[in-house]
Amino acid sequence: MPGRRQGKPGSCRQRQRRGMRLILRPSLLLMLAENESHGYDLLDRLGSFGFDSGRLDSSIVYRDLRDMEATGLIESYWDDDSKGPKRRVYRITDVGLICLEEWMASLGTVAEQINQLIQKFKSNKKEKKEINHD
Amino acid sequence: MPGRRQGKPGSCRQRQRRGMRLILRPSLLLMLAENESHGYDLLDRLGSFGFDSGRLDSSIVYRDLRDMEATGLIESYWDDDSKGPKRRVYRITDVGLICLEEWMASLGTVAEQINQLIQKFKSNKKEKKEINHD
DNA sequence: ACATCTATTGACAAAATGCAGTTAGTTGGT
DNA sequence: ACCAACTAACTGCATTTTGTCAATAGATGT
Repeated sequence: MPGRRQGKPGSCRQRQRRGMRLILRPSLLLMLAENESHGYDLLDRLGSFGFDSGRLDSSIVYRDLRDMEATGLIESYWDDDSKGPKRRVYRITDVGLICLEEWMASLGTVAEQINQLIQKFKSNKKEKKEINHD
Repeated sequence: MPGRRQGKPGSCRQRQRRGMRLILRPSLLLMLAENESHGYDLLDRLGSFGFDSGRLDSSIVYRDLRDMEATGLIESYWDDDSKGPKRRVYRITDVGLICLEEWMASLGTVAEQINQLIQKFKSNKKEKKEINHD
């Protein structure tokens, strides 16, 4: 009996992951809108966007960067002048700037929806409390 | 040369989907915290949570319900008394109530992170404008 | 009889994820 | 000289998770 997603009762935590993925690319793109930079650097600046560096595999970041390059949002060149292994330095494109704008708009919508959901949740809780009190 | 996620330049829209998936289960669980109900009904009440019913395949909803049942957040029974085909009616469990609480908390965090991101974006834009004006 | 609406489920391809490993240059210690 | 640790980027692959597209089936209206 295979049965998909068997899950122990208590595995209610993967929502974090989803949340992270939702803002990963926008965060990267925003950083690149400020300054050009390379993956490794972006990776550890992600902390300031609320990312838990322990939970975030570097391959995801590198992969997202490559993907964004493939879709034309960013472009890259090799920097071999810096010390250490050479870096692939990314910079945002015009398409990327437009996309960033769109992403921010739709993230705004998502945030609103989340807040509405939370409001509903709170009023539901309140209601229950009143019934139980009665 | 295969290359993952090749994407035309302009496919900057899939963020919506992620946002939807982020709140789908919490929305369903919240509805079930209010009243027990069945998939088909929940499905069309999703509109009031900001879901575009055109974009959301019913099988996703049914699957999420089954998955939540598998993890013990909800439980179900068959209702054959109602007219039409029989329904699988779900109700939330105690574990589900706790989970709902946790989900709402972590969604709150996500909303905050999104808002911070948007703030950064706005101040970045402002900065650029000032430089260009100078 | 046939279309339509209600209601749920299944199968399968495509995409996303996590993990581990590979390649390489640099720095510093013993 | 050798080894460990850090920086830096990438690849491969087995799972999970999605999205799509049906298939099934009772009920209702014409």
